Amino acid sequence: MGNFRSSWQHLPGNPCSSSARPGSGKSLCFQIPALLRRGCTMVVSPLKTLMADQVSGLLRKKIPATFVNSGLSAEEKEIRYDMVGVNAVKFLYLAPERFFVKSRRERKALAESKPEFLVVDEAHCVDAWGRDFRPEYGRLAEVREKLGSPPILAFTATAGQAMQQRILASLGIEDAEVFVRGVDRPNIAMVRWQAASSARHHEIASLLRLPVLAGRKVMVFVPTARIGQELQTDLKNNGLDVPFYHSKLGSEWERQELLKRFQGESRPVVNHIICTNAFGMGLDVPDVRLVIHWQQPASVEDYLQEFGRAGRDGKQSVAVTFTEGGRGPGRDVGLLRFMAEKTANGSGLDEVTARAMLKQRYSQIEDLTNLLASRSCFRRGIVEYFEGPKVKPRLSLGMKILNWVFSKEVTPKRFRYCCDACAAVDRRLENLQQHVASVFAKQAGG
DNA sequence: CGTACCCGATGTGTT
Repeated sequence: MGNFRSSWQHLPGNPCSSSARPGSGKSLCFQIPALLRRGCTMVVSPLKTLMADQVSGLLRKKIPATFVNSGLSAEEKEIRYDMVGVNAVKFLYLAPERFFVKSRRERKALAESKPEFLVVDEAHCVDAWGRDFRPEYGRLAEVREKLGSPPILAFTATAGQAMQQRILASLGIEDAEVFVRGVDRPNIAMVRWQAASSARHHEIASLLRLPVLAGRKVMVFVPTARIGQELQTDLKNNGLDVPFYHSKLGSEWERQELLKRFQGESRPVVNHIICTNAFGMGLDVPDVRLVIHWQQPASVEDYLQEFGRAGRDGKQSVAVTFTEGGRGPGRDVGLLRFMAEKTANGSGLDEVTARAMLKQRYSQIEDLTNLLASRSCFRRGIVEYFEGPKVKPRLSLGMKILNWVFSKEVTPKRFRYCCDACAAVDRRLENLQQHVASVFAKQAGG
């Protein structure tokens, strides 16, 4: 930390990496150094929609930026590469697959561009997708070398300690500086609730009917399209019309439209939504008051990202996650393992690698299962997963400066409710709906 | 049983 500056200014071959929570200004961390250089900075981005958003954000600030992806004609791509070639663009956004397209012309344009920095945005994708699902995400070390080994800057809001190390290894930068800032979201009340899957439909319907949530935004994460559809049908039979967002819903345009309706940018506005993990990266809706998980997702990282959609405005919010009670892996975990197996088997990896991959996925699933089953403070468990055990660190000068800089932001107030363990919920006295309502009521009462 | 990108052709050689 002490040589934050030197890691990217004086030793350009020595990269650094960072982790941050919403609104902590991680894009400034690469935009500022990039703007101080003459050349172009390449940004690896996982989604076309994300590229478009980021580029239009930069253009609004009068910063020349562009992207190249499959949505463009060959002519348009060429124009954009030419602009990069004459240093008319400061930021070029690309998917990792772009570096491996078959067109020699394009690969040549990329290889000759010699960027000042290679930025990896949403760097958890390197590990989460880089081996079995989108293998090019695991080949960025190669890409960096082809680009003339520029310094790498990698950013994510969600990578636990083990994942941080795997990202660095994949990028070939084990010696990089790692900056980790807080992941705690004190305004989100964390509630685990044991319920058989047959009971979850009703629990969710009752939550959506809570008067305190009327006209407020709620997201319900489900693991599969099938479970989402069943839930949607069931809610409909209960008089609740809740749209369901997943990757196979309608056309690209229809999905975007539903997203805009949830963001309040399109009418009629949608307040409650069912979704798979497709709903999301880069989604920034400030006023989601409740995030419900039908069941645990496949990792603590996924979980942080998903429940973290709640309360980005800093106001009191709640995350409810349904768990299965029994000892040993139940149906929820069985489903996640099955999907992990499917991906590993279909990945084309050799058997030994695929097996190792699968083992690691199992343990990621288990890490979250254990956190959800623990009787001690749930919030602390999550925070420690990302930041390590809580010991007061001796702050280096660099960290002191960073803290000073970021202390000017509005830090969300710590509300009264921490988690179900700290609140010592007594299920004989309270049901889930009363419990959730009480979180908002306490907050209103001060 | 989930998640996304890509949708790629264009010589440079021999006895």
